[in-house]
Amino acid sequence: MQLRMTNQREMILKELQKSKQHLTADELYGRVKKIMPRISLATVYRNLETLSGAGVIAKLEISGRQKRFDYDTEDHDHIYCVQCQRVDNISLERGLIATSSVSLPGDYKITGYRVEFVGICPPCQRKNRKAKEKQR
Amino acid sequence: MQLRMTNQREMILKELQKSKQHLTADELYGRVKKIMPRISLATVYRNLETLSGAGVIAKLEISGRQKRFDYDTEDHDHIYCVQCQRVDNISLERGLIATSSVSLPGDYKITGYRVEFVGICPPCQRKNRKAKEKQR
DNA sequence: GCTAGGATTAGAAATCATTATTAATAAGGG
DNA sequence: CCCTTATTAATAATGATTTCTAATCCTAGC
Repeated sequence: MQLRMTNQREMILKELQKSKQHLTADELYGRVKKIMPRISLATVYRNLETLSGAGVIAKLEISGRQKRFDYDTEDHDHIYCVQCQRVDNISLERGLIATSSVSLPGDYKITGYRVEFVGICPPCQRKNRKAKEKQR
Repeated sequence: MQLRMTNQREMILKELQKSKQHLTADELYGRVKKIMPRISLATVYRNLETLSGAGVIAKLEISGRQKRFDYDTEDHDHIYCVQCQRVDNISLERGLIATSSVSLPGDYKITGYRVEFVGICPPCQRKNRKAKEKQR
């Protein structure tokens, strides 16, 4: 990996890793801006693109409007909360889905697959319970 | 399902079903416009939203790309071509992924999952072979 | 049939996420 | 140091989708 580490690039990467979350570009922009107030959102986008291109981080193509970025590039899947959009990692036995168990149309050349669970995260469940209690 | 069927709504639904494909809003707009030239793209979006809300069709969400709409609401998964973005159905044994085989963080309340294969569709493969031949 | 009132529409403008442009700045390498 | 190239901030542009608004269409109730 011959990737020049500029100050901005390094800060973006560090903040993403530090967060241990799956942040969107503008969430990350918000965090980095606290330290480098003059950084531009376009710089964040550009560097997330560069970093994911180099395989240092992963770009998640998951339901929802915005892309999220993952500091963990190991092979794993995700679950996301339909209510607050937060994304968490799940570990699913790799190889669970064998190509043999799938009927494909035509002769697609498969390059990968992605499993995405959908649900309601614990914080949102608590929020909902509280809201329900208040209702009565 | 108490869903008023306006002319536009009916035409949008019919064209989607007729296509037997997974169309984007503006692809569908293009088709419907041939029959109703004065229809608005906003109407297409609004009605696709209404129809998928009522469960008549399904909205396919993949981050960062245009949403596509599926005339088939049966439980099934998809494969999409990284090259031309086309989406096809796949049938994957339901129940293949048991919740038991998944480690979840915290106590997510799971409402569903989605499996998405990625690959290169037959037409794109042919295109690539031809391009390669020309190269020599 | 006629009409009030809500739903739906076309068309345009607004919004949101992302990417491209541009001119200025920084950073290596000789 | 100077030259070349990469990178940046700021801004404009883009593409997909949503919202707004005034006009039109339905549908009951009379």
